[in-house]
Amino acid sequence: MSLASLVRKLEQFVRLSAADHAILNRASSERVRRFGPRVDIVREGEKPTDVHLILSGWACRYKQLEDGRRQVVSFFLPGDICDSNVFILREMDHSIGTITAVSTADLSRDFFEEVAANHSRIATALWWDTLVNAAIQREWTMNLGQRTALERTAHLLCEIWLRLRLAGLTSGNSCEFPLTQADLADATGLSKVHLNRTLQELRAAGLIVLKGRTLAVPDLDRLMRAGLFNPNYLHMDHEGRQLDARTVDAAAGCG
Amino acid sequence: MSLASLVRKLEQFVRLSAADHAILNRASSERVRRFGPRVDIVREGEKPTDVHLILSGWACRYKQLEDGRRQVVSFFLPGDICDSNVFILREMDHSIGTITAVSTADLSRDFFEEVAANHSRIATALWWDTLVNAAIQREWTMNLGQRTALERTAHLLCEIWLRLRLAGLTSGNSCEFPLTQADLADATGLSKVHLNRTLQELRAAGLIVLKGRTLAVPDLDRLMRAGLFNPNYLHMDHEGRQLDARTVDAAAGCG
DNA sequence: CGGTTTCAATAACGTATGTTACATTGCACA
DNA sequence: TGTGCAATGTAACATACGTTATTGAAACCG
Repeated sequence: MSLASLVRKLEQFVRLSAADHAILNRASSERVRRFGPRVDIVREGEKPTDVHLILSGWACRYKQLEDGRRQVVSFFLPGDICDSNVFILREMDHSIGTITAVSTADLSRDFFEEVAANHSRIATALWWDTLVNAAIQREWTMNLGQRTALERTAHLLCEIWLRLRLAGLTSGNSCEFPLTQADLADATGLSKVHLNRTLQELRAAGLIVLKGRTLAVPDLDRLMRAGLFNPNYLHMDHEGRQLDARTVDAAAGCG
Repeated sequence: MSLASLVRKLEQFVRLSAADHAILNRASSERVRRFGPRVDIVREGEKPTDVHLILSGWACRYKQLEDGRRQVVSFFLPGDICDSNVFILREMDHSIGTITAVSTADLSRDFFEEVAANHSRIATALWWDTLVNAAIQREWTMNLGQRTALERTAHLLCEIWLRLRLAGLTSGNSCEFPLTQADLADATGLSKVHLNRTLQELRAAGLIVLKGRTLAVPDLDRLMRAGLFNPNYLHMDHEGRQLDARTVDAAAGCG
């Protein structure tokens, strides 16, 4: 339960002043809430009031059809902000549910107004975050529309891996991985059975080691090739600084 | 080639002052460009400089894999803004191509700064537009991941229909429709052959009349049911005002 | 601890959608 | 007023993925 992942992410993009740090600290320590695993934080149809910042744990955004078909449309990792300025909208068009136990800080409309008025660097960084999230959603569209089951699954694992690494949540080539096969199936648009087959295939090819709640990626480049993964859409590079794997690791390690 | 569709869209959400109208007018009359049909406006990998406002014509955002597989990830209709503040990013993660002849106005960084500083109502309306576009992208993810070919195609047609209607580009139950079956196939993630089969099925069910470059929707409610279409994600209602079909028509008609 | 639930694995079988190939229509333009 | 190319339509066949069902192994828990 900490602000570290968010600050690290934003500072990757802009340098923040002492005043910037102060307001982020204040915002993320007021109105903290804790949730158990597998519960809804927000339900489709509700009036959005606050923006949720994930301090710890994993969550997901999902939509459901009346007959029960369910699609996970994004994952939230520590440091992720659910939707800057959602409170503009009259009602939610999707639900947000936890995967693990989660703690959040509710960011108020006032916080965003204060940021817009007096913290332009945070405002810029939040725009960058918004644009990256939009790019991720587009990439998911691509993933579901064009990639085969194997490519699709490999691609999703690459994305999660890189986002975790940036948040400082990987160690060496492994990480905690609380998603069940049902979660992965709902995110990739595959049936549970076929997702299982696909994981077996990835394992047999030595591309992943997934057991218990731990994922290891022995050779990220190979997994990326299997998933036709091009990291450009994550926009982890900026201001003319091109990040390779080493610098991303360094960024993830600092703080 | 006009600003009308954008103004109508934004005024659906906020009331704009004379000064607001003035800056929109200025922004959309400077730096106008025209493109032929089937050309790229922006290519993946390029440095984004300006934000494109579509004044007239249809365009799309697409991504491509090395082996040629192509996914259309969104359509742009008149009044659409490609990506508020994209110039924050170092390089584009997708391309934008025209469908028909298109005219655009390039919106500069200065425009957005001016809006943020002195036109808070436009700023709010642009945030709303950004949130709606994000919601549309999520719905496409749902569409590709969970819906069958028939549902998926019907859903896409409903979305385009409602967006066109809001932009004032439908008349009665028909509209111009320049998308080819190849475009629709790339957007729905179906093969051209299967998309064709699916259109035949929609025609046979009397759900659409699609011939030449014209689409008619004899019974929108039935098409919506066929596509399991719930319009909530378009957030066409707001500020406590719940829009039904009639009020949307009225909004589309005014101006 | 023993019972219950969740998650993962595997098999047999079914089908929605993809692929290849070719015919037809329609429209731009010479 | 043909002629050519893009767009649409159709058929035969192939396959990636879905469905249903069953089992075993962990995790949970009263």
